[in-house]
Amino acid sequence: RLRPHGGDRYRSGARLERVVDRVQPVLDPPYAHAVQKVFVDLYDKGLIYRDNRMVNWDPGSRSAISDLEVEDREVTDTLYYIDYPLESGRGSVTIATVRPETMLADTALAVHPDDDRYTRLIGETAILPLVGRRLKIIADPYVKPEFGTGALKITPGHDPNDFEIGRTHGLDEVTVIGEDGLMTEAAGERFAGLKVLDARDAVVAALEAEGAIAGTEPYEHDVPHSHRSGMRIEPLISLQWFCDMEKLAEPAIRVVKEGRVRFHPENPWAGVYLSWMENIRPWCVSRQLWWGHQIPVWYCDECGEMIAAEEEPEQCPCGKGSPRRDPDVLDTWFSSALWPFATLRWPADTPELRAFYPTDVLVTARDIIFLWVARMIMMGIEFTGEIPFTDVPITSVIQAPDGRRMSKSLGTGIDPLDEIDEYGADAVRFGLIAMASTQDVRYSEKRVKQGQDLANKLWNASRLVLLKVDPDVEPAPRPETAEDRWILSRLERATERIGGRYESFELSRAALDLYDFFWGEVCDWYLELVKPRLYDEQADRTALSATLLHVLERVLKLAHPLIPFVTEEIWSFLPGERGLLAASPWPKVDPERFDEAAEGQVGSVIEAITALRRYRDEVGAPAGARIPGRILAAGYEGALDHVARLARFELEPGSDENGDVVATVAIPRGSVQVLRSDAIDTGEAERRREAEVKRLQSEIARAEGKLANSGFVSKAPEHVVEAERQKLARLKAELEELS
RNA sequence: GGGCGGUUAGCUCAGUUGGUAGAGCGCCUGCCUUACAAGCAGGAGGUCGCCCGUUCGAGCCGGGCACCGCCCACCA
Repeated sequence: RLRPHGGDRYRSGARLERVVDRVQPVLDPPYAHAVQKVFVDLYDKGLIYRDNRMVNWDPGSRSAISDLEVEDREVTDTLYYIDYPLESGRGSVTIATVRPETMLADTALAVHPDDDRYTRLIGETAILPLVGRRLKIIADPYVKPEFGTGALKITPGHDPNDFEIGRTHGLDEVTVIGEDGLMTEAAGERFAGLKVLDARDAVVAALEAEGAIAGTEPYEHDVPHSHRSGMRIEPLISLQWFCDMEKLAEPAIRVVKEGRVRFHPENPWAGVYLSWMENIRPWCVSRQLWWGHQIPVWYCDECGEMIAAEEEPEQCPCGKGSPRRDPDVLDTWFSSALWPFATLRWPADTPELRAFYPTDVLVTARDIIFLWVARMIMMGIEFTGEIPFTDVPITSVIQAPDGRRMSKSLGTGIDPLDEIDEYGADAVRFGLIAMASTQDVRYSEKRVKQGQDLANKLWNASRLVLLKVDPDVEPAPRPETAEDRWILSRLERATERIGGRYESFELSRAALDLYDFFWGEVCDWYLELVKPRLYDEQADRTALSATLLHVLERVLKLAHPLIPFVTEEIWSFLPGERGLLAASPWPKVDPERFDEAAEGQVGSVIEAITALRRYRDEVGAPAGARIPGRILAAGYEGALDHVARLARFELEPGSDENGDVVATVAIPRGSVQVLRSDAIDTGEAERRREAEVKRLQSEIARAEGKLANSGFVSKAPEHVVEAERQKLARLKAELEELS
């Protein structure tokens, strides 16, 4: 029913000046070339190196993964207390561990240097049960005396902390668990080949047989798991490729501190980014997967040389071997980090690159700030010398309606296409934008419904305007009356406010501000106020038509980013040749149209109508009945018909003491006397009057109390005190009218 | 263990410099009023998590507490 401008493919409502598709960089040779160039350059700069280090080994994917791909899960393990006899034969040291199978790789015991219970043992040797290895007892401040027994077994091959301690103290690194998740030969023939958990049982059984288990207790703690496979991470020493991040991070920290790259909202995201960057650690970039950009490094079996090159070397410089390529691939985020420029065919100096790099805005969610955003900034600066983008709006995360994460496995996901089928693309877009604020929010189908209602309202309001307006008139602000000046003033204020919201990436505020202005001011008041003129076939409606079209045109522009399809469709019905709304310029605020007088005047009219309507309802007046009354207030000279028509009163100006006044309704700068008529239930009217008197009395008391407070009068700003005084005077006048 | 965010109307959420709380939905009442019943008019409903403090005045500022959530971190 609605034409998707730009073809089927752009149903999202995105308007793209130019489209560059880069779907799968692994399959895109120029992109792959960029990845290899970056790797080799970083290698040549000494920022990428190969090392035997402790990595997060994911037994599920059988690959190393980065720190960022690890998530902690709470697990209940058994904490085993194991006795390690001293070589001297004078007793034993008891340690606590949740992973007894790794004891086979122990190469030391450690205690805190200041722990009085153990200081005499430092430098002594203990004997590793089952294995018989001699373990030196070392002192290291890492050990927490209060945990367990205060003595720690050191397993540099299978624990990240122990690895660091081992490197510090120059300990042997024994590996008893292989990359296949099975115990290695080094574990001894009793255990070799067993799965880790089976090995644990076997080790515990063997220790029990030796009487070396001093006790057990259940122990709850967080254990790292693979984000990808969900399996428990096996920390292993492994030969991997690492990227040293500190040098890359330095300028990337600076550009955010200097405000050249801005996060929105700045709090807390700039801080989150900076604190991660300032504590950045080496990035393990190699993966033992078959899918990905293969690492551009070759090894020569003959001379042992390692060659990093963008092209495969025919022959090793040593002249003997034909080099063999490293089978590992790169972390997918390594290639993603190059996205802003590699998609544009960098390192070639293409027109695309010159035109679109750097770009302006990268919209994303917070979970990807480190994985992607930070790395794009670092790589962008390093390889192009420029920041890749200037603004990074961080969207809120939309949760399932019940507050859980949206996820496929939980079945809590919502398919936007289903929602679009039900409510329309504009509605889903508006709803998502309106519900997303600065914090995480639950998906609200009601907001989408609200978007649908708004799109519908836009359509209907446009219909009113377009069917009644003189079609030969050019849209232009041509005010004839107070309400014209009022809406034109309000229109400029809305333009300023909503434009500012877009500018500062407060899209949900933009959406709600637009909703309020269009529905609450344009539809509820302006269109209602101009109807008599609009329907008057005799009158010259040229100026009114111009103004109405101007208002409509502006509203469509303000709404277009939120509601692209319906606004574009309506736009096409506006008179004249005007091209696409999407391509039309954003409106400039015209401060000349600000009109305080008109805003005050029409504001009073609105208040008066609302007060009279409330009165009608409270006294149970039939909806169709016109109530006679007299208006005793200044400033309604040109608006009497408006008030009368929209409040359904029969109003005459001035005070006539003849006539039966049954009530007085306060309106700005005066009141309306309601005259006796069949429409009014006098009993209801009396009850209403009494309630109003009571309300006024309590408000007067409050205002008087405030003004009697010498602290308030002497210390509050003058205009606040003055406002309070005027309010009190007004309330007293209203009470006077009622009594 | 550090850091951050949340706690406001039955529900989902706003609330920009401190000046007696707002929206949408839901609910109640009345309306098919000539753009729109996917609508119009009106209404009810809140000790702004708790306690202290600063201030003439606190949902907004400071301190503490309680729950909920997130991030970072090498605690067996």
